[in-house]
Amino acid sequence: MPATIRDVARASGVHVSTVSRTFSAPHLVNPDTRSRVLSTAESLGYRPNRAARALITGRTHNIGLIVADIANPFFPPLIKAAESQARSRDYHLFVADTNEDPVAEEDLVHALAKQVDGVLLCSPRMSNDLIEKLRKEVPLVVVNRPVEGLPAVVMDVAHGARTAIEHLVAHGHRDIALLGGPRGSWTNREIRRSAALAAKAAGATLTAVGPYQPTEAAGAAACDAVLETGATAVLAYNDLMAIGLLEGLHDRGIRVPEELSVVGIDDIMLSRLIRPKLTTVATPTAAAGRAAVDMLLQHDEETRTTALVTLQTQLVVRDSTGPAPAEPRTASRP
Amino acid sequence: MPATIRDVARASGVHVSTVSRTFSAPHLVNPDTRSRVLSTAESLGYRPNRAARALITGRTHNIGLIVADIANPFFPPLIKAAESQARSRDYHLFVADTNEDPVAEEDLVHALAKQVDGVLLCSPRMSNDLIEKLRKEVPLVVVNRPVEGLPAVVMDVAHGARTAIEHLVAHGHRDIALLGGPRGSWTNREIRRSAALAAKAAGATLTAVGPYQPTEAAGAAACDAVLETGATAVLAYNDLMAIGLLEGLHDRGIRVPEELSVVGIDDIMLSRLIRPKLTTVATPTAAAGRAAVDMLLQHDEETRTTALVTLQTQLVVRDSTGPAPAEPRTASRP
DNA sequence: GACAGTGGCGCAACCGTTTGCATAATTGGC
DNA sequence: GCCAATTATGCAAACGGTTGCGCCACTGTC
Repeated sequence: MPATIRDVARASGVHVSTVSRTFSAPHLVNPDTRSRVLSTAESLGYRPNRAARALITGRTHNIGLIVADIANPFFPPLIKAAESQARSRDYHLFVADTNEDPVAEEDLVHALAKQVDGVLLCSPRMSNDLIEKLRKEVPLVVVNRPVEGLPAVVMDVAHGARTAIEHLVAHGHRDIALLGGPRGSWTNREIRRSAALAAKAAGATLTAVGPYQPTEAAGAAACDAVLETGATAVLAYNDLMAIGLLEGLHDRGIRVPEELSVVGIDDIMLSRLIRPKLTTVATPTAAAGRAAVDMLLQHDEETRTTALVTLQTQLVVRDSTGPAPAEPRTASRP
Repeated sequence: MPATIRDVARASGVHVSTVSRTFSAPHLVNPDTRSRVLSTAESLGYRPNRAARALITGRTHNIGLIVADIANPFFPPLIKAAESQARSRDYHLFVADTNEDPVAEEDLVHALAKQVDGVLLCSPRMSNDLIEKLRKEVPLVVVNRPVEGLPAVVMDVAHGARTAIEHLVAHGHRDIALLGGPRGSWTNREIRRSAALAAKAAGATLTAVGPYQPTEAAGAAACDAVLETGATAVLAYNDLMAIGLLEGLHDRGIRVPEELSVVGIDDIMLSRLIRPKLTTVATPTAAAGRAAVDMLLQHDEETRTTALVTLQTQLVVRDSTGPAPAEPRTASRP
């Protein structure tokens, strides 16, 4: 039903190759012919079929972006930034959601492989081995996990976790809990490692609980486990969990930050809206989205550079942290 | 570089058509041959190229979903639901974000047209005329706007707005403000119409302010305009604006709901997390996502049915609404 | 006025699949 | 053991484009 290149050729009395060149290499066709072709194309409502074009050129001008959970407020800013960066280079971005399921992750890479010029894997839950296999099917850029020999962009959460711990220690906290994120998350391991180091260096104890899903519900559910550590402060894997924790604490009548200080990571929009406003480690998500697209496109056009881009994080102090309570809080109260 | 159907054919000593049938019509090929082909395909890492297949079958098994702003928390649940519904029918969902830009909206439909079997247009900002034109390029299903002769799924926000007004009136409010959403939004017109009707029926006055962008920032910015109406209660276009408004009120020291009652629409996750918890009209976004996918796929497979699906909304009363203050609040205070 | 250079265009092969049709091999009925 | 029906496979033409190559005017040069 829609007009094809042949329809346009017939209607304008030229060969299909001329029509093709009119669109993909205009300088090769006589201006008169060109404008004639363009106007008949216009009147027929013709548009080149990108999929057919991709078949022979090998370039789809599409980018895939795979994300564990679109509903996690961490991702939308990253997605938007990637979108606009891609669009500015005449690429389109296809976003897919895996529901935190590693199997769906793999399926999606396969499905996207031939329809895109590359895939951005955001916070992948799959194993490194699998990533190694998949990279043979389609160019990959990984976000939030460094992978040997693959272009990747990560946030310096180690630095963020360290400054968060130091901030707490400076407020007199000596017993700190770490609310752990999902298994398989590189970021989670990184936070844990760095926080432990920083705590040790400062003579504080760090008790980890988890793993949990990186959701608000999981944060609320982890409330008792956190309280049982006897900590006076807690660093959460991300803001969503921190906010869930805040909810749980509120329900139990525990005041923040007077009785317990809470620090999140990510600085999602929500963190400014809840009360108390959340102290958190801001991660440059938009920059990450842009950088990932840039790496993919450059990697794709020139020699395969496999750099690792590390973006800086920054502690944002708000109202959920304060001095350690003079009296240690009595462990758990039902 | 990746294996093609010809590689598999050569390696397993059969014609390409046999390989093709092994994948797309297995019952037509001898079990022995089939397993031989499958195993060589496996060892070569062959996967059918969906784009090439689409070229001849005319079906891509992809669905496009166009959304004004992925970062608006209203959409992610809808997207996730559409995704999983699509996946369960062996389709993939491609999500694109327009940044609230009607021009980008049109571009995206064109770009997606040949790569998908249909497009879900969510809360489109473009004109009905344009939609009429675009529907010739690709099957369309519209969400959150009814379009003559096109399958659409809408929420019954009229009912929601009415119950919200009735709820406020029942609490003694007589002067109600309506915080308007973006120009071009059908939902906005619908809310306005229905709220005005309900207010009139109840003998209350309704003062509209706006239009505004449907964001938290716009809600906060609209704070003074809302206060100037002298209303004791306000119904906002959506939760995001209501939350922004709450922020603004908090900054101005105006207590909610004691001095001013606030009702939102959508029931996004955030609305349960802020304080006071937001009274709001819940819209069945996940159901809308599923319904839209269903309509597209059915519309696509059988005779073109152009139904309009209307989903019910429901008022959720929380803590941001209460009795009208005895003394009318003194209009504005700097 | 012969000739090289060039600009504009057509020809046809190709990208990776699917699919209607033809053909060959197998089966079943009698 | 012959014919019809069935099953399994091959052949080749599509799908909607792109692109290397060759042909045919034209120029401009000497």
